[in-house]
Amino acid sequence: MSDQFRRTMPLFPIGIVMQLTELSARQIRYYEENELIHPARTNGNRRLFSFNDIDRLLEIKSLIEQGVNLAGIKKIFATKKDEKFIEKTEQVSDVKQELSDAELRRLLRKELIQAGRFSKQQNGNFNLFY
DNA sequence: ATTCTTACA
DNA sequence: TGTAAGAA
Repeated sequence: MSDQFRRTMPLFPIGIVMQLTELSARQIRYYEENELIHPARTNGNRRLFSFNDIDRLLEIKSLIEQGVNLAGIKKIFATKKDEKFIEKTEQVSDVKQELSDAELRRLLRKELIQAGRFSKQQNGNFNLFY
């Protein structure tokens, strides 16, 4: 479990993250306010982002560009979390079927996102395509 | 030099 | 979301 560590380790200050993601400090801080990311803090109260945070921000950026608002992104991350839980549950319970419902829905959603077929509304409603 | 928080023509 | 101000 060493790769998990390097991925979770707080490393980069916001300036680096800005260049890596091409997001403004304002946006990055705003997303944190809305609990889409939870960067660590230094003793001097400065934010330190991990590789996971970077990836997360890139996903957020992508979704924002596709017209999804913060509420919608929250829901997407929430369901993604549920799916991970389901995957683990299935692994432990040794239920290795051909294709679980959760996985099927995950793949379907991914394809829909790529196809850019989101209903770009203001309420972040993406459930219609589930 | 960088980043943080708060506030708003 | 951008930007300015004052502090750290």
